Amino acid sequence: MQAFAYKKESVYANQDHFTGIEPMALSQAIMTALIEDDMSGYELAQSFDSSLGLFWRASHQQIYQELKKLSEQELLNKREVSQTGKPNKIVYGLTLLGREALQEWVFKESKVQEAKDDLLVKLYNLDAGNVSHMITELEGRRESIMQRLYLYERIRRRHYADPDSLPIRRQGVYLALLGGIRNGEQYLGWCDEALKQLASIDSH
Amino acid sequence: MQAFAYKKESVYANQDHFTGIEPMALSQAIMTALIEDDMSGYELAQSFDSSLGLFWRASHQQIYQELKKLSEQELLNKREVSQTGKPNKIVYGLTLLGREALQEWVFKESKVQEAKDDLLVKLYNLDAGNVSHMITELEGRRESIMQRLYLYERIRRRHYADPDSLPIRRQGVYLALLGGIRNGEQYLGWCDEALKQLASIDSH
DNA sequence: GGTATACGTGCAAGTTATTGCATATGGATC
DNA sequence: GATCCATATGCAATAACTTGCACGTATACC
Repeated sequence: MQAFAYKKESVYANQDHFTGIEPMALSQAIMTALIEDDMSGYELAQSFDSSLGLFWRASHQQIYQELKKLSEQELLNKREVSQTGKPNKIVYGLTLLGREALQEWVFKESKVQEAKDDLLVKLYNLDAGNVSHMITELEGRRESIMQRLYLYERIRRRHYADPDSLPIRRQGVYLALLGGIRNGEQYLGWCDEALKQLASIDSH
Repeated sequence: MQAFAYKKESVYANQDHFTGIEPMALSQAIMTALIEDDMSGYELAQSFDSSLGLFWRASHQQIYQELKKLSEQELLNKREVSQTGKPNKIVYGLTLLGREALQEWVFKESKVQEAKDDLLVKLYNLDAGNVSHMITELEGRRESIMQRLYLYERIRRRHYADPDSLPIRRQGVYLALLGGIRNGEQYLGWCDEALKQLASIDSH
């Protein structure tokens, strides 16, 4: 006799009800971004564009909503800061509770990454009529990956030139950055392979 | 005077209102899966596990709901098929309208891929207390990527041993598969780099 | 007879994310 | 002085996705 019987679909179920933090990771990404510096929603949205957001994208509305929720849960505190020449801002910071929750979260199961790339879905629809369009799209993709790689490399050279000498947390950030770089390099390589193949199709 | 003025957030806005197909790609993924064979929801959910779903994951509920929606929009047709020894099933197929919509979609702008990987977010939280846990997680991730690569390679050897001789659409599918393979290989390599680094932190 | 497993479809309720506004200050540009 | 842009926050509606469950049939194993 078994203690538990899961249906086929219940694989993800029943993980954690012992803290306020649920499986989904936007809140953790935001809290993570606040580990070292307090920030306003606007600043967060901006820093997301060049840091954590590279691995977990979020719109400004999402961020504002999440900040509100997190401060209601006492995981963040907020204070209004008057500024001259600019509208006032609301600056959020991690509470002790927030820090603890974040640390706990690290020890929980992560989900496997969910790849969603409509370019790949499009490739399933390849035919003589759209080969040249697919080439154009791939070139565009290649270009934007390139841009991103430049950004990564700039960050790397600037802040992570000598990773081994960094404090531990920074080494973790470096590894994430490295993940982004490797991923970009791989994608670039694949683009080239794919473009080569498509070119040979296109020219019969 | 300008014809259009977008706010900062409106980048994605205003794309297409000339067909029933909206930017989001689950519907297209489903239609794509139905290009060559008609399938029931159940069969689709299964084929997703070993094919397109590798690039665009969806739960069975999502698939059933989407099928319903698509057949209401006349992009799919449905018929009930009686089976002996099994419950009846509802088999869906692309309508002419659906095929056209799908072909149009291929020519529309794709969004850049949105990477979401909480392992990378976790790495931002690296500290002396969780290094060994991160190592465990990375090893687990490595293992599951490995599994996936085995699957990919099996598919590749079985169906795409000689890609150049395949019909065009199949070559597209092959390129998507190759994307998955290259991505897995890269991830594996990064895992090893990261594990090495973490090991050196762990042993001081 | 009981229990598990594969097949098959679907509802209801919830959370998360997107899209399109709304509002307001101040500096720069035309 | 009008419009644009960066700063700053937010609501409301909808779309996408998850979670948990309900309903059924048939086979196989113990």
